[in-house]
Amino acid sequence: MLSPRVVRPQPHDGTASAGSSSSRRHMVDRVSEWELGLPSAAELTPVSQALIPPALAAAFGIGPADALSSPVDTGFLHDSPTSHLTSRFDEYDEEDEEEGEGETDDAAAGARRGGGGGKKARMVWTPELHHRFVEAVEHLGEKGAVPKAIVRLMNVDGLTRENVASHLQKYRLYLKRSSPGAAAPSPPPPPFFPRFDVQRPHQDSANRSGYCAYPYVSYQKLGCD
DNA sequence: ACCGAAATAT
DNA sequence: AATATTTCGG
Repeated sequence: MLSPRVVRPQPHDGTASAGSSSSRRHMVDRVSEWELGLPSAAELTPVSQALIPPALAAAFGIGPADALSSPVDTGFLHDSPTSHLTSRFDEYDEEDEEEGEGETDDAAAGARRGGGGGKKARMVWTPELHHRFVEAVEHLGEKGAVPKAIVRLMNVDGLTRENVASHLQKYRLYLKRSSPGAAAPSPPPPPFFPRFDVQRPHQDSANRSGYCAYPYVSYQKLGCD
């Protein structure tokens, strides 16, 4: 029992910014920022009001929020591949938002390529990111859950409308599949993320860190708008 | 211009 | 094969 607080190995990138500056962090302020991104209170989903408050605030209790204009710097982190199954759009369990660790956006490194040409790195929808996406969708409601609004609410730097649109498409398909199916064809109602862990015929014993799969990315597109 | 699904690429 | 990106049409 007990929630596995997973100890993340942390992406020790080469640039060890000695002494990460985790100084003062406001937790509540984060919520304010969220509201800022809201669409002029056009239509606050009437159904979910309790979706934002405490849990989220707690989750949002991170980030520098200082000089950076980046609102939610999703440094994208993923925890252990074996122990986190947070993808229930039904309810939240525990949300692990990424830490403001890094400014080290290796992302830029991955996405940005010498100069001019650029190749776009494949977007990596990590569970946390996806969770955020889902929450945005839920809050907007089926009606207003359009890419643009979602992107706005997520406020993830680098995330484009296309990215969300694509993911949204899949997300909707998944929902549709599960809804009418009444009889629950599949025993375990898969949240959404089909392929993430599963695939572990190995009996892990020690921490042989076998996990180097890492993101190639984070995305960073300065200059939002 | 934006959203939605199809087609295409990795 | 699965996922994301890009293209096409409304």
